Amino acid sequence: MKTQKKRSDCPVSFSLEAFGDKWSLLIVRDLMLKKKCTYGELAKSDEKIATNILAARLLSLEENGIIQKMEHPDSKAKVLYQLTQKGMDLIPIIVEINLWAEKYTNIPEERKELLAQMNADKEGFIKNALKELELNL
Amino acid sequence: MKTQKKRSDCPVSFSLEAFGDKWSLLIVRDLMLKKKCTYGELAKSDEKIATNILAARLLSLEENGIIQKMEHPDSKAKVLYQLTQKGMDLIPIIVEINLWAEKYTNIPEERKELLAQMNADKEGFIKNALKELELNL
DNA sequence: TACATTTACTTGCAAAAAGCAAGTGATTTT
DNA sequence: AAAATCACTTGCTTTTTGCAAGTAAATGTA
Repeated sequence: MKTQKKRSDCPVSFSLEAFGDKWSLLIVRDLMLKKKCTYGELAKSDEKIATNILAARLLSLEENGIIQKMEHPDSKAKVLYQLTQKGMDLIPIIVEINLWAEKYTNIPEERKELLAQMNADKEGFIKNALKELELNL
Repeated sequence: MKTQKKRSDCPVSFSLEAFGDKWSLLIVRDLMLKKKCTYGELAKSDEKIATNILAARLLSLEENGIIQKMEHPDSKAKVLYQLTQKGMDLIPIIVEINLWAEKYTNIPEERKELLAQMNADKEGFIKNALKELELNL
């Protein structure tokens, strides 16, 4: 558990202290858009996160109340990671990040359908994603 | 100039490679919301960024096409930093980050007015902020 | 019931990045 | 002409990241 000093009262700074590193939002993305929920699944991300870094980020996300660990229904060797309400509230940020990237880089095929939905009805997409995630709480 | 290898084709990953560190979005915030535009002003941020780090982040933001350096109208000892179109397109992300933080931390007085505007009319706020920034291009 | 496998991590060490304090050189002000 | 401002740079220490290997509990397999 590393507690870092608050750098300022700015809300942007507050947010970046919670998820402003190279990995946290990718983990959130996987929990949110890719329906991953175990350590092993998260470790197999395209970006190849090192296992110690994954463990560290999962801990800090948990300490920041963005994710929570639960018993896995299938096996007690597994751990179920899921977004809390606070974590699900990051959906609009993830959506905007996707939309920004869409303007400035090529989107891979497998993400195009999601982008199309975000563009067609941003609010609807967010509400729907939220609803699906809340089913697991 | 540091060129980093692309970690994956994911748009979220692409975005984080451009601004996914502890400082870049704070610099963008200052250029966007606090109307700072010189190295000296940016160096005086609440978060007290070290000058070498500031220089490094400004360079990487420039390399990523998010900001650009211009001649300062007042003096050639000064440099004018400003957001490019690509940088201005980060406004929706900055807005969502502010709104997320508002739910989970106390907002300082001096930011409350901006938050009120974002809440009252998000689209209008974004359009207006964009218009103001474009005046300087 | 033994043995290999899966799962979620931890450990040790090297490399990279961040952070601090001081310095530099070109303007600009006095 | 000297002092101050401005935008950085440099050298060095501390912190974080990343890689490779290891561990312990739970589960699957012969």
